[in-house]
Amino acid sequence: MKIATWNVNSLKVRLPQVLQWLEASPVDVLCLQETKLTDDKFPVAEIEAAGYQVAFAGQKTYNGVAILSRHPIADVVKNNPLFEDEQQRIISATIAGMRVVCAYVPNGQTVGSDKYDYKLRWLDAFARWLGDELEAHPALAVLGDYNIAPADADVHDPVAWAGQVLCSDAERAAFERLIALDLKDAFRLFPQAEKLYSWWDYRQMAFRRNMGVRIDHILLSPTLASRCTACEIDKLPRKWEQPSDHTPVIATLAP
DNA sequence: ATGGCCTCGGTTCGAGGA
Repeated sequence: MKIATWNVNSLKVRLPQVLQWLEASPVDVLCLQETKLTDDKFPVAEIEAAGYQVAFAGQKTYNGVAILSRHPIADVVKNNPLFEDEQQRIISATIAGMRVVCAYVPNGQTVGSDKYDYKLRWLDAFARWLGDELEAHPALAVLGDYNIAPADADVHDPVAWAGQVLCSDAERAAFERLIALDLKDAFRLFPQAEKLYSWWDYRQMAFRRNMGVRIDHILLSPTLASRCTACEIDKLPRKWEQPSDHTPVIATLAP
């Protein structure tokens, strides 16, 4: 069983890449963020033709999340019931005995801004809700764009990024609060090479220079963490024409 | 160098992303 997350930065633009990637990497579950599509425009037929069921929660222009699955999708819930939010950032469902949460955490723009405050309030409610979800679903996987680099090892230039959005103490504390729920960062369950990232700015030839940050994560409950045998970042789609600025993260789970 | 790029909406620029 392979589960993956990918911020596609517009599914309208990136659908060909998503289909191409799934053909080469036929994961069981793929969580997408920043689909940027209203639900009436979601490419259901193309995704079903590729062998995937789909659940989605979208809006115009911004945000939007989806779960693609080769296995039946049940009990779909949109958003966090503990947090009133017009922005479509969370969708969850039960797949193959596992509760899957797909999340697009707010970016926060700059430390101290209104958007940063919204990010911290959003994360506070997210942690409270995930605590409930863990009690209800021992096999819980939380995949998505967290917009947080948990540690300096996840940042190409920790000095330049120190205290900046994605790296600030309050954001890292919010991430640690999720970890304190007993969720495991699947990527850090295994020895990894240094300087592996999931996002690179479109500017400055950042990808070619590997000026990246690791902000896309797969968090696993203890039950799933004990089944996890690998977690990797697939840089390949970032090398394609007209790429998303994020690239997929994949976790492998034993039966 | 308060930059640089990409997407969207909607028009040829501004907002938002990270």
